Amino acid sequence: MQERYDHAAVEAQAQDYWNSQRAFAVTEDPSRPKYYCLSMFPYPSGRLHMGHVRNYTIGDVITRFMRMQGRNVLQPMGWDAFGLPAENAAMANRVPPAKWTYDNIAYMKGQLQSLGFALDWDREVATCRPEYYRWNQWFFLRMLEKGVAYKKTGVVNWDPVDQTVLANEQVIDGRGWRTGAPVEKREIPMYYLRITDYSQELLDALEHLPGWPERVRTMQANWIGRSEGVRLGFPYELNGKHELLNVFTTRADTLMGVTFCAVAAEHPLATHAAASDPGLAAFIEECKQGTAMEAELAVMEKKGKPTGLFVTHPLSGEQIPVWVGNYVLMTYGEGAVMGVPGHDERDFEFAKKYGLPITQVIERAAGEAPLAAGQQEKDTEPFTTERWQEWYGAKTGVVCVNSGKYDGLTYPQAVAAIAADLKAKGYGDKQVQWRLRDWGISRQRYWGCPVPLIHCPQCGDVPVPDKDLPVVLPEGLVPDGSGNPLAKTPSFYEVKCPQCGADARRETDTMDTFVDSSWYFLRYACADDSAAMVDQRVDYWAPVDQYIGGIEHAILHLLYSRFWTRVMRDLGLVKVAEPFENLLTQGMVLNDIYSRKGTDGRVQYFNPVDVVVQSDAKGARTGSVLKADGTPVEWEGMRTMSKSKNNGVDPQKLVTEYGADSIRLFMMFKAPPEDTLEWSDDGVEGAARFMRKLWRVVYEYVAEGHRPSATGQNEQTVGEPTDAQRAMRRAAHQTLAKVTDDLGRRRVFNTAIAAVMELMNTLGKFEDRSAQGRAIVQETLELVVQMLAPIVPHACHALWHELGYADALIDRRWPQPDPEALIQDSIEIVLQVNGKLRGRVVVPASADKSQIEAAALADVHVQKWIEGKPVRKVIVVPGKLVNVVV
RNA sequence: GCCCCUGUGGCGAAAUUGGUAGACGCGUCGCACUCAAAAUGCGAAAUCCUAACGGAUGUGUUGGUUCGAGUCCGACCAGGGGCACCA
Repeated sequence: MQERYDHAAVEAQAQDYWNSQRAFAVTEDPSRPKYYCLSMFPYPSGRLHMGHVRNYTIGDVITRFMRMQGRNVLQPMGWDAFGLPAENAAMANRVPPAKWTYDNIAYMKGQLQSLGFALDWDREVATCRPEYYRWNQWFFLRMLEKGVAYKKTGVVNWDPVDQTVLANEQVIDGRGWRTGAPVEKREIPMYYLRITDYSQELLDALEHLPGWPERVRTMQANWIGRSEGVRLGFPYELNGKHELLNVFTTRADTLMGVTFCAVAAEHPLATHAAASDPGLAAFIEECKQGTAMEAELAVMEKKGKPTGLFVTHPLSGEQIPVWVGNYVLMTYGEGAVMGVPGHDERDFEFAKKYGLPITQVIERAAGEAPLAAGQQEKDTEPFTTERWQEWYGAKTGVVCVNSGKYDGLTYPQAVAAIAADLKAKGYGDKQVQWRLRDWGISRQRYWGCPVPLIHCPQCGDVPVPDKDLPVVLPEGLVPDGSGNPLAKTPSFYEVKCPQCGADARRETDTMDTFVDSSWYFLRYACADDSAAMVDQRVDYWAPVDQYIGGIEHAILHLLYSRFWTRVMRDLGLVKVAEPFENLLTQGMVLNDIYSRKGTDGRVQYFNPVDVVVQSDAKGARTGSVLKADGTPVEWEGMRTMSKSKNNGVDPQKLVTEYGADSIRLFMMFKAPPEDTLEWSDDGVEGAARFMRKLWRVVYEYVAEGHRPSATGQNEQTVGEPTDAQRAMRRAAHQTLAKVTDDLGRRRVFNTAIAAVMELMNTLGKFEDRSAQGRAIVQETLELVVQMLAPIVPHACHALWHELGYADALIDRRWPQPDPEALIQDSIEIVLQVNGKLRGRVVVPASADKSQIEAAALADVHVQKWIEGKPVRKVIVVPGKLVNVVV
């Protein structure tokens, strides 16, 4: 055995072995239980970043652990290869997005291989390949036939100078990123998928996903946003015709408090009024400025203008003024809202600003506790649902007032009565409303999957016949930032109508890249099938048993995938509805940011590897200076790694310097998988130190000659073990039990590694060199190497051989703790007096409650603290502690 | 603005079901080995008071439930993720 741990040689040798054995290529084997472990596929941006390394290390640990559990494990990899960054790179470098993308894929694939991930590369997919995206197109046409896909207009960000649709990301402070021109909202025709048809099912099924984090399920449920309310119309007359201004409200009980209605700028009523009111027309134009981003709309100043039109209150008959409000969105609900400033925060603000009347129609019910002194002051604020709950704890604590016949009714009573009256008059009824909107998939961009439609002047929108699929995206174009290159490429868009043969124009929009990622996990099962989107192999592998990816995908990607899988189910393509059985959302990777403001006022960022941190006698950070010249730089805290902050870490450099195993160990040890991970070079150094120590301990043991395993059947030196020997074996098997639980059930890896480190420390103090003692060292080292195998597979592969085994560690079954070794005959009990720790006592493991209590009360420390005082109560938690209350 | 999450020594964290707060590691300090350095090994350390024994305090702030709260409940503060065309 080599004395020195040579990570480069060890890793090359292990990887060569796995490759030569094709160890991670899997086939469908109905006789064995399958396990599908999937990490979110990367966007091929150039090189792997640390977030990728973390993501794929977690997946690899689970993959290797489940393999040792005897499962037939599939861990595939692919490329989410369409998207905006390729177009940006193309513009910057004057190369087609395709070349850039394929080059990146080649480089990043090499990086993944150097990290030793147990991937089945035979199943690799890249979404920009026609073999893949033809099935996007094929399936889109099926959805069109079924009515799941349809056409309507949608709002986009429009750059008036470049005459281009902008992604939200390309809008900086309300202006186009390249032109600086103020962005406008514009309505254009687009294709949508009816995800809202699945709202109820997508919501209900969240209840049956115990393998998903609670917070992700909550976020999805809120996103789908089911609310029960009332849809009602305010009647009005226009050009002699009777119309209804429809609104939806969850607060029908406040209907008698309506003092105005507000409509979106694009609402027909607004358009009508603007025709005769230039001031209003100008305001409506102003509303069209700005972006379509919700976050920005939510924080902008609420503005409005009266239309001069009135509608009739459906119950009171009062005349209600109609306003145009910039906070009312045409795309939400009805594009109109009723204003109840007495009981809604936003309406209150609006009414205050424009001097509209504020009417209170909800009051504390008789018999409810009066408000506390501090709360009375808030009476000047609107009496919102949140306030009810804050003040009274429940909606039923308040009743209607100033509401005529509805006075005295509670919330549910009032809603029921008002809904019934509206229904009788034909003005409305109860209705379930969803926050979820249909999924617009049209993108006016080049580097994506072409939408397979042909626009014919005679026949309208004609689907591309299946036999003509795929509609191949030309790969040689270079975008210039103004509009979609496809729309400037006649060889692409000039086609004959498949129905009538006339000259027609091919659709030049491409699909949202979320389409690509909504079913790639199913394609891995049958990536080589050129005849069908999926085949029966999917039934073996689906659903994914463990999905791992960033928390930032908690809503959109995961919801779209759940929807898409259901549509495939409804078309008979798959048998499952839920694509991902278990979900692990990994936290982000952060690094220090160092900067300095130059004399010209520009901020310069320095990579943390070029900075030395200064500290005081306790190790607390006091400052930081540049390695190069010793000049001070400012520490700005920690953020996600990014080019702009110059705080990225290159995985390749680290693999060369420390080896893949040390990087993997550090990543898994530093933080639990769901938390953010703070990068530290010292931490990597520490991981490398542990690897060297592990190697050295095995080396020193092996150098003294082999001994058979104590767990082996042909044990020759069985005698009565010493206390130290029993303690060592117990530590080893306790650690095994904990690590098995951490890796399997809890999916936390940092504590598993800590437990193995602790075991190594214990082993270091076990100096028994007898035959029996050496057998226990052998057994412990075997367990350590097996427990670490999923995390640092290369080194463990080598050490397993050094411990005397000819077989490969990856084919080994996970060891079982020996129940005999776990037996303990005495335990330590913690003694408390009035909840404060005052002592400890060791009792036999067999001691019952009264014996423990007696031992506790007899303890000298306990005696000291209770002396003279009567013992009121003694709480005994068997195996743990005794609390004496005096 | 709305939805979700997080907050524990100098630092990353541990405490799994309400039961010993700080395991494990990084950094720091001390010692050993060395001509020296690196590497390695051993040891110390939450804070305050004390020579020591020991005691008090302590898990963002604040109030509560409990024999007992990092863990449960209320309010607040700070940081992060998402908000539908970044992926």
